[in-house]
Amino acid sequence: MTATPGRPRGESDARQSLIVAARHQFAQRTFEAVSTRALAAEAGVDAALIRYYFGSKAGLFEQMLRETLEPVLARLKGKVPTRAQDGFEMLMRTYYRIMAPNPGLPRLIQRVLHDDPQTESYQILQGIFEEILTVSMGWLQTMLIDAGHMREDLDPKLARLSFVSLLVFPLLAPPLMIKNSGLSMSDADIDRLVAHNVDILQRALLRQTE
Amino acid sequence: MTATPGRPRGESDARQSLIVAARHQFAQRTFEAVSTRALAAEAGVDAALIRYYFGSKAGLFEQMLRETLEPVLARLKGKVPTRAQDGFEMLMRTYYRIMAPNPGLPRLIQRVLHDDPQTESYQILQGIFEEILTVSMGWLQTMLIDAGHMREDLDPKLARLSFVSLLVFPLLAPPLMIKNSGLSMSDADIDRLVAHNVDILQRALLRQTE
DNA sequence: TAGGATATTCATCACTGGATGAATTAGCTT
DNA sequence: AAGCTAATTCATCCAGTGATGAATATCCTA
Repeated sequence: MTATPGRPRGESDARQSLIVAARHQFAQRTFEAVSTRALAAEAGVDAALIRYYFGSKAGLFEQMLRETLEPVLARLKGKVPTRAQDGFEMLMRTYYRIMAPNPGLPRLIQRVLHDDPQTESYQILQGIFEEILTVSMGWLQTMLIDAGHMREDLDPKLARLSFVSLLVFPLLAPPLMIKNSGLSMSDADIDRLVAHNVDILQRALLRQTE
Repeated sequence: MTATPGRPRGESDARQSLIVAARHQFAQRTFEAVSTRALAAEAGVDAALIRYYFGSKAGLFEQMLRETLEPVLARLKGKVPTRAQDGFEMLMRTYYRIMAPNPGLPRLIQRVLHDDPQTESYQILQGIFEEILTVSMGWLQTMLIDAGHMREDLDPKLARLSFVSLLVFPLLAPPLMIKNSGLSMSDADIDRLVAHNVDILQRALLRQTE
């Protein structure tokens, strides 16, 4: 705030503070709705540093996206389930656990991917996102379809869409609607939701073998 | 554009043009991201008319919301299904048919309901939206639960959430993901989606009686 | 036909937002 | 030490934004 100009002593975390503030604010409001001044204020830093470190507001946004999503992708890649039921459950659990630290991330992704594909942020996100999709869908493919556990009369693509719908919608839905479903986002409620979804998916997508 | 000041001859549709432009633009971009000048330009009208007819940009937004949502609610109220399967299908069909004319509406609703509940637009939407929810959920309640067709071991609230997830997510998801599911929004694809969802829900939520 | 009500454009104001160059201070190298 | 580079703040610029009052033209009623 009332810091004097000039380089401060010792190590500084201005750059990281900006990333954190950006992650926080862009998770809740649109790119246009967030001002550089607000970002700088939350980071406790002068707005001109945005230009210094990232070139522009858009640059900060993009860098934040990169640094937020890459760990997500890395964590996803480290998992390989075995049986079909485990697959549903593990994929969902992993997903919710990854999203827990930044609750706005799904909506942020949704917003960016609804934007103009020419945008640089779209392109960045698309790259990472398609990899995430590929990994997740590959999982389902191996476990369910190749292993012959899925009902043959279903369109695999629609089945995947159903999976994703049940998984993601609760994170995208407005709070009003979530409250209406008796859910909070506590660990216990996440467990209930996962169990419910797994149950639904087993009955609806898998061959009933017993 | 280059129209002269003063009242034009004959009937005018300036007000309606503004509503239409607002519906169009607010469906795609945020409230903050849409400028009054852009709205006026699309409507082919001077921006000062926004003040004249609606008091402010927010006023236009709210009025547009009202005039868009009230017919939706009216149409929903006119339907009463009988059997459970018909209920799933009719509710979904009705919903998709209502949304078809304005494809951005679900996301618009999502955005508003994620905003600060103090906002006037939130309050407007909340009123109408809760009524829509009540009607739809009442439907499910009567047809499924009271009639004893639903599995008793399910939490009804989670079951409703599943229903809504399958219904709404495809309309909220980014185009990239929809394409990935092999869907367009053609009538034929809507039919496929509805049939698939009904199948899923029947297997997952209903008692298997035969 | 006179005069008020209605519907429209125009010019402008105050404000906000992003960008930018200059000034300032600290660290590092030789 | 001297001087170059890195990291900050500050003051300001300019474009765009919502709002607003005044001017203008048409419609309607008495």
